[in-house]
Amino acid sequence: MSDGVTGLIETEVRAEPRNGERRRGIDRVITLLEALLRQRAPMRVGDIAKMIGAPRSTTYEIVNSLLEAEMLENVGTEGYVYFGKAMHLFGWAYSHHNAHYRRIIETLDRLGEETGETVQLCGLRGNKYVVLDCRDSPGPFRISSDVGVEVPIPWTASGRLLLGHMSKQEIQDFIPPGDYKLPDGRVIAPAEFFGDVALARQQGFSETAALADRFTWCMAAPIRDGNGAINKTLCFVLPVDTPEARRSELLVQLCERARGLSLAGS
Amino acid sequence: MSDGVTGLIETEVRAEPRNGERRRGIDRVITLLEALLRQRAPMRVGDIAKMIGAPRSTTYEIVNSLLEAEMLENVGTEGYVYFGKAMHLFGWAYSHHNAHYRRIIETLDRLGEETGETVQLCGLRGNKYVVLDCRDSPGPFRISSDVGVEVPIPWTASGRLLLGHMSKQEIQDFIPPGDYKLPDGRVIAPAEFFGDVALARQQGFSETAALADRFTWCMAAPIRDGNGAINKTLCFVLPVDTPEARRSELLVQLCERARGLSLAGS
DNA sequence: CGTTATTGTCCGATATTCCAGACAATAGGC
DNA sequence: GCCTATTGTCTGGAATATCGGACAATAACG
Repeated sequence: MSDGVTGLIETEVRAEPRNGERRRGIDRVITLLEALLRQRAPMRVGDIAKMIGAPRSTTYEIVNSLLEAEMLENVGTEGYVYFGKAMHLFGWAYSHHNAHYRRIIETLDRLGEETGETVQLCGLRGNKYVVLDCRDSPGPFRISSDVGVEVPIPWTASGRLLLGHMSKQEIQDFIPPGDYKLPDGRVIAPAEFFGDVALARQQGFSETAALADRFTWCMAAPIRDGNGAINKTLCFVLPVDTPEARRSELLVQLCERARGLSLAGS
Repeated sequence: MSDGVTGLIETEVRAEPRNGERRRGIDRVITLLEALLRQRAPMRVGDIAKMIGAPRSTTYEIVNSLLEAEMLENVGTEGYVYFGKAMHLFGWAYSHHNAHYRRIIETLDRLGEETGETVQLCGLRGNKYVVLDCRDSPGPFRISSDVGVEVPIPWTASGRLLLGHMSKQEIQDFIPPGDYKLPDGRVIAPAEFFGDVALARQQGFSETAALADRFTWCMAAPIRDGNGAINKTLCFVLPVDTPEARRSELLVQLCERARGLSLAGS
């Protein structure tokens, strides 16, 4: 489990734990599933209850319902639960319901095979960046962050592209202030970041070197939807010492493929 | 979309629509997601309400909550919703949380590539058979049923293996009587089916020719978990006129790979 | 342009869900 | 063996989520 970007797990989830407040079952379910996604490992009911700030009795009730629906599954010797088969099926349905997504996955496969590099499909989830799918390089060099883990947008090359439609003001309102702080303590000046976003928009691609961690060179190219908006990107994660010649070759390929997947202007 | 096995979509979902009864939000959510999976296409809120037998106002409320959590997503011009990004992430987490599943997927990939045939990973979901993942043959011959669609167990080769741990009586209680009726109207005698199950258990594989539809020859091999139980199968879907020599060659490969993936007795 | 169906939103009331807390049963820790 | 922490289950009561139905706004039809 790549500990670089992934490592930081906060214990609190997001909710305002205003005491004495009663919450809907649906909201509990949503919070629970998101907590499980963050944890990225089977959890015990008691710990889930603590993590989402719900009464134990309620948590048991909900977990049992979800177990019955196979949205959760018992795993390991005893007491641990994690996502279940139904989730797999729902997720599969999501990613195959349109021909476009299927084409993207095929391209991801091919790109990974042909280049032997780590390739990712990225997008936004709320005001965070997430990896939607990836093909890891077969070599010993394996640095991709896990699918589904939320990462601050300014840490990533793709993030600079995905904000291309926003004004400086909108970006300012959108990004939580703390997200400009990198894992090693450095802080990206917002003004610089706005410049990066503008540059990415102008160039039609974005690169970052040794940003979120010291070892990677990332390059991202936009996939545009029918309206020309960018809501997904294709992205290489390379060793930072990859020679320039190789990098520019890969960049060209990446941009070509991403353009081929875009729906507008074709 | 392969219409053979998939085509039959009932409108009712499963619930007993005892009138005047009030239902929990959680249960509504579960029913809703299952309905969407059955439909296998974006739906409008009104139709969802009808399909799951919920009041419109309630359905709107729930759908909006799920939209906000990105468990559902607006799709198309207006009013249609389908599974959302969060589902994809949950499902991805499910299928990658253990090394065993990852190994299975790799084998599926390799088997599909090497043979060029349609390969499936199958399992049970309640008392139905479902395809969990598949690699479609690249040729014009593409007959696999869709991932996640529930199919009566007696229609399938894998089903015969997956019931291997049950007694005749247990099987009888487990399979809904209507499930012995094939799509073309023929009916499988339960006694014959019990025999098939026993044979599959004894042989360690199962084959069906032109059963669920006239064009396919299916062969399935068991993947055993740590206790020796069969809860997944690997399975080829071949054109029914595949020569015997080729078939037996594939069968050997399939059984080898499946045994390699089994956790017990290795 | 009426007539009929739909869609999305809002409201008040009541049937119910969610919560707090108690309970027995294990499982350590020392 | 005593003390503490945990797990899974149950219960009664009160806060509230679900429901039926009304509403305006479109849309579909002839």
